[in-house]
Amino acid sequence: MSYLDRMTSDDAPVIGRSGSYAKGVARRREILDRAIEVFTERGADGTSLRRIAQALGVSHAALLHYFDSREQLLVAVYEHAEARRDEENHGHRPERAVDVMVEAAMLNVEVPGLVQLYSTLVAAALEADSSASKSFFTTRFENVREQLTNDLRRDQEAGLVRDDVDAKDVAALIVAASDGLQIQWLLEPSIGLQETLRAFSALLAPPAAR
Amino acid sequence: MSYLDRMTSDDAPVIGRSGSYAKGVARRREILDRAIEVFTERGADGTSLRRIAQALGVSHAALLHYFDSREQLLVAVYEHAEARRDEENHGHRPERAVDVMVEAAMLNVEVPGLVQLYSTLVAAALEADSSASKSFFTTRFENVREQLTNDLRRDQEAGLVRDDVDAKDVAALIVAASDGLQIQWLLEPSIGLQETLRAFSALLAPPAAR
DNA sequence: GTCTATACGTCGATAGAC
DNA sequence: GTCTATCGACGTATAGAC
Repeated sequence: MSYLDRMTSDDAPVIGRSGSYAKGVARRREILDRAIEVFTERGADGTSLRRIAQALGVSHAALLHYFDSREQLLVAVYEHAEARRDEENHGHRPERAVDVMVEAAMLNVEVPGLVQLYSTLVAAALEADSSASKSFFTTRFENVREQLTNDLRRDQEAGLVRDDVDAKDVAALIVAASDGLQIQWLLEPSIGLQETLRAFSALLAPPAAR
Repeated sequence: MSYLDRMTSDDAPVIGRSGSYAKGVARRREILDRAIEVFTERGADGTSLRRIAQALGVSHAALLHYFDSREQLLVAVYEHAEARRDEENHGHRPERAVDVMVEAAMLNVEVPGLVQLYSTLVAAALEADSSASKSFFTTRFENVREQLTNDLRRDQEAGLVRDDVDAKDVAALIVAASDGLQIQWLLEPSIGLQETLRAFSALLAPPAAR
């Protein structure tokens, strides 16, 4: 079950009733596809409900039938774009967990507007106590850190990563460094995203490998 | 000359004319002081020109005599809050450059709303080609990285930091890790900001110290 | 220089008709 | 499911009082 199948409680179509469920899912996907295009072209500020609706040929109120709010729509757009990024790159996985993040960052930065959307949503997540973005990023960070921690522990046991640092701390650092560097790179591409991330990777090499 | 003395070209008071310059600066400071309070209480979304103006007892249009736009005002608020943070902490400087950033992050996170304001402005900086935030963060990142690079080179020569990594890369990584971790910590304080940043610090220790 | 008053266009969100 | 109509609030701009 993908995120596309998630509907809000009050407008979720009944499954099995003349295909209305699949239709709702398809409509959601159409909206998200157009929305990411609008976002890429005009940025976060230019991506109002009215503009997305215009691109679809409907009124802006129609969009709120599929998403509770603009913010929730933007979160869905991010998930959608991220999933597409991964589909297009069903390639090889690097040996070490660190390098998985390095490659993900490189891919991220190639999708126009994706980092910008990410930053916009992170800022929104730090807003009021309850927002659509807040729960999304809280669980997202949690999941990514946990996955990464496990992979790092495995790498440490295999002697691929130095074991004198806590895997949990390193996991949080990798996520932070990756996120932060993508922003710095967008503002100043001359810093060299790949080289810098590889430097981080080098810091994690076990003493024997040096 | 501090950032408070910077005025936009068309409304800059003439220096030496019956103290109007100092008055303008004082008024700016009043506005910024109230604005940071509003921001702390209500967040970025709740910090409209009208609300700041209300807190000052003036109309919202009055604020635009001191700042060209809301975004420029918010940038000034961030600079102001950051300067205050540094004033209150004219304390000791750690031996290594890395640990300067560790302490700065700890202080940042203690000022309510500061990280949120930072995130908001970063998101704005990634927006259109020309925004008040964009030039601010571009030069800010540049300056911080340059200062940090020099300090790191010094530490490397002194044998305090391992010298098998490029100081330039490490500088960008430190900024990225610090920024990224502050966000993760705000969403999940249990990750332990200080411990995690110290883990990064440990990765930079020279082989001899291990 | 400082500020008020006012207006313009846009926004997210909601209510109710079809 | 989608529409229109409408609401309150927003950033910005301008004209003019003092």
